[in-house]
Amino acid sequence: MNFEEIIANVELHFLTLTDECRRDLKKVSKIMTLERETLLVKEGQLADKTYFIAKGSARAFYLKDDKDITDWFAFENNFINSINSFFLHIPSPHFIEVLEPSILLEISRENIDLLSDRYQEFDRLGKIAITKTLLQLQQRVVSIQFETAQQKYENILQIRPDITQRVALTHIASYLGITLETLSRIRNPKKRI
Amino acid sequence: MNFEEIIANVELHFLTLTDECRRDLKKVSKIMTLERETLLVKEGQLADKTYFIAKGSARAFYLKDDKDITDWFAFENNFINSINSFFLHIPSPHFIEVLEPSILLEISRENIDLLSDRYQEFDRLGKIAITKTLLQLQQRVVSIQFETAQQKYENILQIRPDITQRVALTHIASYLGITLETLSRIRNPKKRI
DNA sequence: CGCCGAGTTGAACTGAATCAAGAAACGTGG
DNA sequence: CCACGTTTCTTGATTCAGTTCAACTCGGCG
Repeated sequence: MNFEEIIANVELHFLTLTDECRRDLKKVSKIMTLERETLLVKEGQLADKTYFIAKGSARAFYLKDDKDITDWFAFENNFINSINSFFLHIPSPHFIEVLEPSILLEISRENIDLLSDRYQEFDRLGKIAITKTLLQLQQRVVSIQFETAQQKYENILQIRPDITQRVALTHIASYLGITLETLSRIRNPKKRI
Repeated sequence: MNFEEIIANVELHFLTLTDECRRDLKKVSKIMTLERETLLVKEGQLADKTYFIAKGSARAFYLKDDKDITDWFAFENNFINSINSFFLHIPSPHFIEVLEPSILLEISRENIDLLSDRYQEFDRLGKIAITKTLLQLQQRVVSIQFETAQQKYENILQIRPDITQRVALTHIASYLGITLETLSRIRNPKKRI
């Protein structure tokens, strides 16, 4: 997968860029091909990069009392970064891990800022990405707060039917805010007598 | 409170505008002085306005099985709108209600879009507002998911110590995703024998 | 093979919900 | 300024969804 193909996907899912902007973007971004379980960001680092997932998937997670809690999944044609670190310029509370063999496009905040100043369209692209994430998070709050474990699971299946094939159940459980055991019971409902 | 004072607060909490942009903003925005319990948005409406709260407070809520669930609070120097309706151009699932006697600045999406096209700074202002909201929502997900009712309450008190003086406990409870009864017990811990 | 991590199953426990009264605070009109 | 009704909040008893802890199964891989 080359730069042009990847950018075509960015433009398809966000917005079209001018040739000039696209050319500058190419200069400052880097294609990465990664194994599963590669860590893109470690807790404590300044995570001033954003990644576009051209192929594969990744998750952001943190350790709470030594338990691994998944906070966010990202799949192909979406961006992922460590939002607190990226936007607030603080050490990352999150790890970011690639979940499958993946192809990513990496861009630094510095270059994002430069491109956003130079090209209003690029600034817009960022705004759209943030807005989409905001709306997803909003949905998630409602889901976490007022749905049963079962409904939350059905919900994520609806949004991403292939998730159970692509992501370990442990991660799905912690993302949903339920235990692995509960998730397992939901998936294998005991026969009532 | 006049337009200039309100805009000074917007600029203080978000970013400084050029005189030209400020002048155009004045032309298209409207100051509203409202009683408590005024509805700014009703469920089902196209809510294509955004409000800056110069003074007072408001909440977004929805009805789930006839129960009133508060989804978001906004206080002075913040924006509020019905995010789903505003960004996706769909009928609002939310109501928005003013909680205290308030002074608001109202701007339509149409004008926001016009100003965002004309002034990169104004576009940025929007991006900053969205980003701040995103980070707050992110915090909220963590809080809802892994804190006890007690911790959630202490949490909100830390962020907004005066909330219990300004907002009905019922609304705080539903915002935290707990029942009014549980909130009451947390606030009045029974003496252990 | 035999081990190891991932997932499953079982039983006991618990934090918060629900249901049901009651008390306080609030406001409005006599 | 008091009486009454309404809304808001408190308290108690019971129930339940989901957690916890512990043991077991299964599939892959060295």
